[in-house]
Amino acid sequence: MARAGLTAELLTRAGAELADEVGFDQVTVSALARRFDVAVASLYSHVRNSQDLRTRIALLALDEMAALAADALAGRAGRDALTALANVYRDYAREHPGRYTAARLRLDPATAAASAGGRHAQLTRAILRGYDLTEPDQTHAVRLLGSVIHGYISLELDGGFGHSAPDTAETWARIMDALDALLCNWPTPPSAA
Amino acid sequence: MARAGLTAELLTRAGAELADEVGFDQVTVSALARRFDVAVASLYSHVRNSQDLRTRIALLALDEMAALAADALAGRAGRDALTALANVYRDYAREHPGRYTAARLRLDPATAAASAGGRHAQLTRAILRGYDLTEPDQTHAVRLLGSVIHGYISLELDGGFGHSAPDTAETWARIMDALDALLCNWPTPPSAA
DNA sequence: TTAATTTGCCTAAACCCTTTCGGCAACTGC
DNA sequence: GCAGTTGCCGAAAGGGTTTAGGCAAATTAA
Repeated sequence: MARAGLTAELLTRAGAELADEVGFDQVTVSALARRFDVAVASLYSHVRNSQDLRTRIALLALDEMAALAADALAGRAGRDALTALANVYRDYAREHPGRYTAARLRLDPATAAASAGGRHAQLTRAILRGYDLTEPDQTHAVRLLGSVIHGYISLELDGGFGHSAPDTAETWARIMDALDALLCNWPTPPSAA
Repeated sequence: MARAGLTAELLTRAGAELADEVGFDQVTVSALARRFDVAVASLYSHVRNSQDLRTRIALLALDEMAALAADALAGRAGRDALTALANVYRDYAREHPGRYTAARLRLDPATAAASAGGRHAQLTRAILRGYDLTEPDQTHAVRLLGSVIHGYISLELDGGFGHSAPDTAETWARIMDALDALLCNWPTPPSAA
């Protein structure tokens, strides 16, 4: 019988597509085997196990997002850069909800260190160069930006905002305004209430 | 043979504990049956199915958090109320990671409407009374607060910040400062860049 | 070109989780 | 004590995971 020509990369890409179509948690070795019209056991020559498959998809998504983000940031600074980066994540989450969810998978330390995760932090830091923040605050700001952006996207992605007015596009724009204003005028440490 | 005295409520509470111990996605009808030393099929008289069980746990968590939040907000206003509310969520997530994850489960519209979800939005709105925000902006601010708080907690919960310096407690405090400052000086709609 | 080796895919089987069905035992009210 | 209801159980079917062992196709060598 003819061979199917499977490889880990091929399976990972197909897994990513499957994730976008049916949700990341529905990505299963069995479903993937069906998609290639191949026996389930065949996949285990290319992928260690189900977890390994999911991890590969996560790494793919992190990589893709990092590339898009780097691209979007080229030649931009300040508020412009901030919205560009945030939009990259938001657009990616909308076009590839399964991949986006995958990217949020918890990775073991070694894998995480080898992932594109660091690049994301680096890119966020790059944005802050356009604002006037020194070191301890810069890290706080990086974390804040990560929290807002990913928090917002998660809520929007699983319908947390409902279909209520005003629409989410408007809120998103206002949040960008708010973050920009905040970074321009970052409150100093001992903030009296 | 003696009966085990199962009820939907009992199973839900035990399921919540199980979630905190082994993770929400490891909460399974089988695991719960084992915990009660009972046959798996027995649970199906009290709970429609696995999804139903998970939903009940989510509703329990939402309820518990709403009660804690209402309590924490009593007699507080402004920055004080803001940090109190945020801390309720954060502390709850740390003490009950499984329940917290459950609370983020996507509910179908009817169930969501009957859940404590609305109370959470109401409580967040209550905080904004201490600041000077009128209606469209108030909703934007509610969404921003939800995004930051839940975004931050999610990242912290699954180790997104690593163990790097400065520590996360410090970042959390600074984020509270930042949000307070932001709400005190919310940028008006057409923000010139 | 054929022989030896490697590689890829398959069948089979064990294990776990889900869900339904039918039965029997234990409570409930009378 | 008896009927009726309720609660728990065994069995079975269906799907996902993973391993082991085997045969065939590709690859390399002779």
